[in-house]
Amino acid sequence: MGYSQTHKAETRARLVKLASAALKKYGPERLGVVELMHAAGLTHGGFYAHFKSKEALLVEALEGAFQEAEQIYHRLGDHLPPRRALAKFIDFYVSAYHRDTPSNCPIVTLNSDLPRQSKKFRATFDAGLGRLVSILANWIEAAGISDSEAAAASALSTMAGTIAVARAIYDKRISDGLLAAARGSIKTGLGLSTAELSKRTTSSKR
Amino acid sequence: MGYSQTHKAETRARLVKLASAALKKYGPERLGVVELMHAAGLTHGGFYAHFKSKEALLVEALEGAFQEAEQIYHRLGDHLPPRRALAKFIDFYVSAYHRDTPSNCPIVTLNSDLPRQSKKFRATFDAGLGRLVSILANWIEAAGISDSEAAAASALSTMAGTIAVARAIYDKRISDGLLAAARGSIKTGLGLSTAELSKRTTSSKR
DNA sequence: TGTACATCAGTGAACGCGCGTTCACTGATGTAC
DNA sequence: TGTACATCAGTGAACGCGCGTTCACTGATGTAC
Repeated sequence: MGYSQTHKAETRARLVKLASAALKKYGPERLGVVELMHAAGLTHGGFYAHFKSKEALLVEALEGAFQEAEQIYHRLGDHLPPRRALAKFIDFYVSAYHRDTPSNCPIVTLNSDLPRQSKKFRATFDAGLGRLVSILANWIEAAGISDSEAAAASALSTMAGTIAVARAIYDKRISDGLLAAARGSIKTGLGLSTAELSKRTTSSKR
Repeated sequence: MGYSQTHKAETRARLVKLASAALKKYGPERLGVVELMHAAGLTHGGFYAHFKSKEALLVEALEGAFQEAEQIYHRLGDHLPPRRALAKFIDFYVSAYHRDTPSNCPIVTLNSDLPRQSKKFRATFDAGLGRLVSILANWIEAAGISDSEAAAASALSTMAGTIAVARAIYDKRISDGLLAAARGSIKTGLGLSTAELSKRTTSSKR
C-alpha cells in the first residue's frame, strides 16, 4: 500500500539531518520550511506529512545536532589517556578551523537564541548540553581533577564563548591571538601540564 | 517654528535608549518597531521621522549598549589597583546576578546573532568589543601580565560564554557551580593570586 | 498683546512581503483478486 | 501474470498573520506682523 515502508522514514531522516545543519548554521529563526523542503528536493506542502509544526522539527534537529556532537567527542577522545584527550579536544574545539566552520557546534550557534525559544527546545538543549558536559567530565575526573562536572561545564562554556566571539572579530590576527590565549588559559585552568599544552594534534591545525 | 528644538532630540534619545535595552534583552530580530514606539508612548508611524530604517536604529542602539558597558567597566575598576580591578570585574561579570539579569551585556545576548546581521551592525559590534577589550587589557597590562590584549579578549569571551551557557541551564545548582568554576579558572588563567581569588566585592553578590 | 500663518513631530490606515500552515488534489506504488 | 483498486507521500495554490515601511493628514508650537 503506497510507497515502500522505509521511504517515508528515509525522507524524514533526511529532513532532520538537513534541518540540523541549517539550525547550526542559521539559527532557529532563519531556518525556513520552504527552503528546507527545497534543499531536500521537495515542495513545502509536504512538510506537514512529516512534522506537526516547524517547532517540532526544530526540537528534533537540535537533538540530532547534539547526538552528532556526542559522537564527535567520543571519537576524538577514545583510546587516549584522559589528559591527552582533554588537550586534544581543547585544541580541536578552540581552533581557527572551528571558528571558520559555521555549521558545527550547537552551543556556539544557539546560546544567545535560547531565551527566545520554546520550552521544549530549551529543555532539549539543556539535556544535550548535559550529555556533552558529562563526556568532558569523565575525562576530567579520570585525569584526577576534582569537581569534574563544574570544571567540564566551565571549560565547555568557555570554549563556546571563545568561538562565538572569535567569529565576531574581523581582524584575524586578533582573533587568532584570542584563540591561542584561550587554549592556554583553559588548559591552565584544568591544570594540564605544559607538556600537554604544547602538544598539537593534526585536527587542531587544519 | 514647530516644537522646541530639543524636543525631537530628546524623543530620539529616548528611543535609542529603549531600543538598546530591548536589543540586549530580545535580540535584533525580536525588537519590533511597533512595540518600541508603544513603549515610548508613541505610534509606530512616527518612527521614520527619527530613523531611516530599523537597521539604522539597531546600529545606534548597539553603539549605545557598548558605551553604557564602557562606563560600567570604568566605574567598576577606577581607583583600584589593577589586580583588584580585574578580580572585582570577574566577580561582577561571572555572577548569578548577571546570569539572571538579561538586559545587560551586548556580548552575551548577541554573539550568536551576529553572523546573521548587517555588515554595519557587525562592524559596530567589532568596534565596541574592541573598546571593552582595551579596558580589560589596560588592567591586565598594569598587572604585569604579558600579551594583555589577547588575554583580555580571551577573558571577556570566556566570561560572556559562561553567562550565555549558564542561562541555558535549568538546574541552578549546576549553573552556580559552573559560575564558580569559571571564576576560578579565569582568575587562574590571568595569574591572579589566591588572595585576590577569595576577595569578594559587594557588587559580585547581589 | 493678539491674530494669522508655517512648520513638522506624531497619527493611524494601508501596503507588501516573508513565512508558517492548510487543503483539495495527484500519481506512483503496493495489494487483492 | 494481469487488471482494478486503495493508500498516502508529495504537490502547489491559497490563507493569515506579523512586521517593516509608506503616506496623507493633524494639531500643537513657535514666528511674523
